[in-house]
Amino acid sequence: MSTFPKKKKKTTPDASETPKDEGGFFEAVYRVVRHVPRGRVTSFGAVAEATGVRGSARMVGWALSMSGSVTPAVPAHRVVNRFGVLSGRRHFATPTLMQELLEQEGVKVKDDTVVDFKKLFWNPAAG
DNA sequence: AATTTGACTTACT
DNA sequence: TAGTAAGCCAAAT
Repeated sequence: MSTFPKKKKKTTPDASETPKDEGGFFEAVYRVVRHVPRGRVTSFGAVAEATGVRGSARMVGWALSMSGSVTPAVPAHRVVNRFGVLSGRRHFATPTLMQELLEQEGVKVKDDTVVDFKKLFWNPAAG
């Protein structure tokens, strides 16, 4: 980081709303990600929107970070950023695992980026 | 207890 | 057209 605001101002911590987690925001994300068909990929924003939270794409990634601790084994390797880049590859057991998994499913990955991402993109809201 | 960072994205300048 | 700013909510420092 080179250019960024010195003061972060974390708004008001009045987020005590706790809108029915309905099993948890995590499960919601996991459920959507699990809906991603094999050989297909999606983006954080798409999942976030499908979950009901638009703009909280960061939370999706954060939830997926602990996807390795869930039982149904969420295919987090099918979730990439909106550029099709395997941004979360370093969070896997091995930095190459994500690419390996994608290639095993038939998804070509070049330079940590999904080839034909736009073509392989799967919209959870359309599922 | 406060500040920064983070598997991101949209919008404005 | 490109670059900068802000927004998201939670964890880690």
